[in-house]
Amino acid sequence: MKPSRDPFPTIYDVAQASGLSIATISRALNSPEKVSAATRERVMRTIEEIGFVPKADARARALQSTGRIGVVTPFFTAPSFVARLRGIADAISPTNYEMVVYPVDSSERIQHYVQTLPLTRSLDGLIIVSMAVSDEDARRLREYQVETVLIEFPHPSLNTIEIDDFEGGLMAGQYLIAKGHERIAFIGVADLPEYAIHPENRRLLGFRKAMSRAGLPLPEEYVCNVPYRIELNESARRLLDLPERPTAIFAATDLQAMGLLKIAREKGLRVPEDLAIVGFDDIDFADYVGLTTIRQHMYRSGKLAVELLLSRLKQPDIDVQHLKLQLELVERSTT
Amino acid sequence: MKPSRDPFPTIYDVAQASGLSIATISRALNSPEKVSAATRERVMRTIEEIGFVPKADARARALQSTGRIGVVTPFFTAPSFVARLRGIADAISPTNYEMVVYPVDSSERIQHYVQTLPLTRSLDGLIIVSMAVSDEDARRLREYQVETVLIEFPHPSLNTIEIDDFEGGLMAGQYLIAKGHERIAFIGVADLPEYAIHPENRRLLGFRKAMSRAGLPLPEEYVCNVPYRIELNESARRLLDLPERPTAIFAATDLQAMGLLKIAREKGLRVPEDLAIVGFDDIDFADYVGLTTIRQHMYRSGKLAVELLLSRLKQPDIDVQHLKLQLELVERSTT
DNA sequence: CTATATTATGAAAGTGCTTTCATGAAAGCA
DNA sequence: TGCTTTCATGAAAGCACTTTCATAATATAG
Repeated sequence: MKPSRDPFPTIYDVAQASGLSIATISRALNSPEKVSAATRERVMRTIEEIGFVPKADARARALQSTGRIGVVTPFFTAPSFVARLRGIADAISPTNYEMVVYPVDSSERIQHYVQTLPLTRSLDGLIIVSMAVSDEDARRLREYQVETVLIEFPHPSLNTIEIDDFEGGLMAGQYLIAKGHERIAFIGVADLPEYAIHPENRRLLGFRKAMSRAGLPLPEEYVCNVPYRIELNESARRLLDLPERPTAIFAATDLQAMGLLKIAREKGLRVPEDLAIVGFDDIDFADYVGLTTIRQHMYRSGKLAVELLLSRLKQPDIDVQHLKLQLELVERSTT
Repeated sequence: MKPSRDPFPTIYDVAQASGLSIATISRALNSPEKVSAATRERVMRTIEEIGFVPKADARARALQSTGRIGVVTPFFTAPSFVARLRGIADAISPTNYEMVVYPVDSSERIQHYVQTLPLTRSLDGLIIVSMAVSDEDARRLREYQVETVLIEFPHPSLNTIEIDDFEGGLMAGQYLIAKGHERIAFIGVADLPEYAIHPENRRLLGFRKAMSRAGLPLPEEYVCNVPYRIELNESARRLLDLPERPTAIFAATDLQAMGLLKIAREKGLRVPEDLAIVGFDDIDFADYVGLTTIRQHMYRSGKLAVELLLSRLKQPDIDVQHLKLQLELVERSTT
């Protein structure tokens, strides 16, 4: 293979000019840690001197892959998404894949992504976070061989990482009941956008189960939905003003639990003496405010998703996997 | 070379299925006049039958049709980074650019990114968040003509979005002084990784300036560095145990201010009566805990970076810009 | 009908890059 | 000081196509 007199130098030219082999040039560019610092420096200098620019198509050809992993995620307003994204990024980072983020802010958008991303074949893998995927979408993804991992949404024909929300609700309920509470209320999420999934419903179901098992009533006024942010609305306040005020509340998310905590304190209620609170998620700040909560391992779920994806990319023939992440009750000072 | 069982056939598959050679397939596709009408017809039919799409084309098309904006960021442990990233994503999302995230977790990595991203990854633009960029790096970026925007780090020859940390420190100091405090301490960051920048130093400088202007002393034991997380270390505790305890503390970040708040409460100090606290950043939870702080518009900085980038991509000839984001004192209940 | 010019086609040699494997050198260890 | 490990490097085998070059097939002319 001869270096060319072309206006576009190749790695062969770089190799010759630097007195190294093409392999070393390639490595210096793609996995610098495999090359000594001195050589790396030498390579970069030569590259600059002769004005070499690697050709993307040749690279893709040799690589047989685009080297890209897409992450479709409802846009990260929630603190919990962030931890997950961090897990994803941390896992992708040491590989040579790049992480392409596709934020979703409407249901058309997710539709659009699922339909077009596989077609262009510009991705090796796709991680879909907390979004519903229809059978049709799943079929398409499979047909076009885009390795896919779903986080927090189940689908039989795709790899999934699931959270057992029902179980989580059950745990929270049982825990509060074991603590002796009999009047326990539930706070769900009122304002999730249409494209989001609704894990809080299953959390409520689990909680209901715990209550009925214990023979405790769960009157309708004990179940209320509030917006998903720290500042809760009137209905949360109303809950605390009921003639028969609950002695404990299970909030479907930590953010709401924290809002509740604030309201309770404003009203002069002592936590946990007058009111016990259990959240869900275990976001970073839960520890700070001492919130008892059901921990779902956000970071780990993201990391796991990537690992699952990578393993499937290496061995496409292994079966789809459905991982279920263990939940964990973290007891702090609000109960 | 064997034809594959892939649902994405190669020309080898087409060749085999049609009983022709790969060369002919290639010609039929690229220079049809060199092939007889009959063969051409035959080729086209089999192509249709087995659903062949040339891979290289698909890749090249995919890479060209959408622009790519790279985001190099120290990996988002801090809540503040997240808001910025959100701003970036929100601004990219409506355009037809893709957002490619390159997390940095070591100084070699940032070096490598700055050196190779511009040439290897065919990026249209690059946003570098909170990372130092050397003159050498800057020169390289310019030479490779990758439009670049630096957030939180100044460089004369690149677009930048800066925060006036000095001014912020000054504001915090002046505010506390105006409140009548005379013994004011400062908490900086002890454990930033080597690859990170150090805005807290300039915040301290500004703060120092405010103190000296007011003729107030800032004894050495009033300046201490603690790890960048909520759980502060001993030196923060020691600060509150000093015989001449400060009546106010300016923390270089909200996270540390919150940690301090917790310690102060544990020690039975009333905030703000016994100890006033001012933070820096205005992270989401600052409002929740009622922290007085210097707000830097994280979200906006991210959004602005993208807008700046896009405008430069449209008109590459306009001058580099250096935007300075206004800081804002948000008064809440810790002062 | 031969001899010759024209095509249409396939074998095989590129294309510019990545990666595996083997090797020589340097480093660590007894 | 000799022996094992580790590390940096190069040779060479792909990758999915394109192109060159030689050849078989056909057409054209004499």
